[in-house]
Amino acid sequence: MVRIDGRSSQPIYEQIINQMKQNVIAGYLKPGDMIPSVRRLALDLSITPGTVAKAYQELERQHVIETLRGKGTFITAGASPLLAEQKKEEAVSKVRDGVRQLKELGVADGEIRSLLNSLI
Amino acid sequence: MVRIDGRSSQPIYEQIINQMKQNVIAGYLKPGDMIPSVRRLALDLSITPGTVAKAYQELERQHVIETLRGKGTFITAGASPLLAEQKKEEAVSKVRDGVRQLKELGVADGEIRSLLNSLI
Amino acid sequence: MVRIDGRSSQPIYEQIINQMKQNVIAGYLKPGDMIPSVRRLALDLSITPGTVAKAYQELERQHVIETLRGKGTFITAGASPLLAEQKKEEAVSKVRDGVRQLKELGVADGEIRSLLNSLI
Amino acid sequence: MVRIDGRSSQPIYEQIINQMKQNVIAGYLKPGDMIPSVRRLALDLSITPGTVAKAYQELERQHVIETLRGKGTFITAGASPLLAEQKKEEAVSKVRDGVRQLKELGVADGEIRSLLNSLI
DNA sequence: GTGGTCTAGACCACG
DNA sequence: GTGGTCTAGACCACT
Repeated sequence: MVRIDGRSSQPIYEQIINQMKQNVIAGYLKPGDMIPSVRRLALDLSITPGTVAKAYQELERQHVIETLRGKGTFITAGASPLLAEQKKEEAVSKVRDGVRQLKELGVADGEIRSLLNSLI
Repeated sequence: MVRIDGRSSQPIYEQIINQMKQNVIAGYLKPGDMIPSVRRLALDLSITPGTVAKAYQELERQHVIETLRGKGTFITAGASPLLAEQKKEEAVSKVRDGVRQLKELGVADGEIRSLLNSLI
Repeated sequence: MVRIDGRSSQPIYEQIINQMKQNVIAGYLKPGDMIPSVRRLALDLSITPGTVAKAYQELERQHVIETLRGKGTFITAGASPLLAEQKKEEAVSKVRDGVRQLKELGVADGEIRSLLNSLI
Repeated sequence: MVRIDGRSSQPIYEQIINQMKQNVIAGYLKPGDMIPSVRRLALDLSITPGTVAKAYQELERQHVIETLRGKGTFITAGASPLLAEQKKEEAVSKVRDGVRQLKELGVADGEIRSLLNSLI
């Protein structure tokens, strides 16, 4: 469900955050589902519980998960549409940004147009 | 010619690298032009010379500038087309990446198409 | 009679304590009334008996309820006025505290006065 | 500037957060001021740097401080009015809450009124 | 020097 | 069992 790339420069806790979100968006995790406990995931990934805890706390701050004391940690009700919307915003900015850069570089509109058409 | 944002999470030396490249692509700096000495630029930006030196080393490694001992540091002959090509590649990947993400999120082709059309 | 919010950061046993007291103050529970057994309430709330027991122990320690072995658990004779007085003290401190903070923040007496008047 | 109460049940990092904010509100810390480094404050308070770091990260997330990489950590420009407004909101809710509780307890309006008047 | 990240433990309250 | 907090170190990139 979560896989860590130890060679990545991206902090482990960020990798966990992103992959958890991805799992929700992809539908592998649904609202109400329980996710592995801090200790369990730490064991699975061979990392320390503190790192997992940091990821979980950030996910909770972003209302993606919620913890029920003593019971475990769960995907929140609104997580799925929330994340999908965020990811879409991200992707749109990326495209917008790329096109803006191409224009700044003086690439002809015709070339940009054919690039875009080839991608749809 | 170069402006630093101390609040940005992007390292200062990277900001220098990118802005130098941008200056070349935009034509503000042409092959053969001399750029400020490490100490001069450090003074202008109120940062330590080490940070500027790190940026210059990386630019030299990428064959964007070259140092002639005792004379100064200069934009290399081939810098301009080289950088333009690199930046274009970057921008194209960005667009490609964004579109790929939108598709993965299940955004309808029609919506993607109208987004792209609105950007050209 | 008692409703638990599993999402609250307030421990469940504290929620039980407060709601029991509230029920007494509001008159829903009167001195001499029997309250549900530990097991019964635990079943109703879908929580473990230990949590209910912890709440009952604390309520007993505060002389709000008393257990008659073999008969059940009951609201004590003096519970009602005792709790009303405690809650009133709490509320008064809250107001006093808030006003003190507003003064410390330099809020004008006039503004404080109009705030208070709007609340009566 | 910051004093820790080891006997308090409030987490140390929260104590640091609150006292830093208080220092800003009180004017002991002004926008642009540098605050002690993570290691320095940890030494002063005889706690571990991790605990200080956690407090600083939360303060940064709340836009009270900002870090300039390699240089240190500073009070942000807008911190002072931001915090004053937050604290005022807090105090007002406290008063409102207390008054609401008094009414729920059936305290006579006249008594509430004289309490409030005694506080102004 | 600075903060950011991580490890490998520990103790606590809660359920 | 759960997560929250803390300790006492370490390494890293950046300045």
